[in-house]
Amino acid sequence: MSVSSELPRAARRILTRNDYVDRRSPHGARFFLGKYLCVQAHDGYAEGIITETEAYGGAKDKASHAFGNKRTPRTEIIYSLGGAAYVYLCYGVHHLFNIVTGPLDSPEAVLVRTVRITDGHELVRQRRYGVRERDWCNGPGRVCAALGIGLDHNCHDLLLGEKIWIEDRGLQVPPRQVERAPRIGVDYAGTWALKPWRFIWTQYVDIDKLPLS
DNA sequence: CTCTCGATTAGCT
DNA sequence: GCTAATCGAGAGA
Repeated sequence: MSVSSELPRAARRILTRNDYVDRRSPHGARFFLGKYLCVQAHDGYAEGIITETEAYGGAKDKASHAFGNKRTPRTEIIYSLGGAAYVYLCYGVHHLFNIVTGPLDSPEAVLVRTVRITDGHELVRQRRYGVRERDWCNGPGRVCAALGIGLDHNCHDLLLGEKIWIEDRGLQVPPRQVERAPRIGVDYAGTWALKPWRFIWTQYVDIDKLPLS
């Protein structure tokens, strides 16, 4: 049985402006655990539960692309009002998806690191051909590969409910199931790399523990 | 214009 | 554990 079928229809709600603006870094990143990331791409639709996030934010955060309030064509979207998508190409190979949060001119974003697919399995199976299901979306590059997120989603408005958006379907994340850990791949950030700004829904991040499907 | 490097991953040894 | 892949942003000449 799928989670969506267990929930009443009324519980489905596309996140609105304040859901994004009020999520200040770093703790706001926790809010997105248990939310549904929905993506309509050229080749079809797929969605999944967000189970791991990382906070990036504040001009002081040396790991952030907006460190020192640096404004460039690429980073400008991070300064916009919360509720936009920030997608960029990393290592020339992988797309990484971020949720822009916080008020205008406050450069905060949440990187989505892991997702559990809840719809669009056949499409994702094609996109991730040859990869076992447990490795479909555990990693920010894999999340984008599985859901079909690309540069065409960059700067997209998450409030529109088209192409890419996030839904709250009433799924509750028990506080005791949330672990915090240092962010990955940001050793260059010195002491900022040590901050526990990664949020993991432990019961769901490991597919073997999932009650779903 | 040239050069460097990266919020990663897959495929090896 | 090691590293190639692959390309655009950003910095500097």
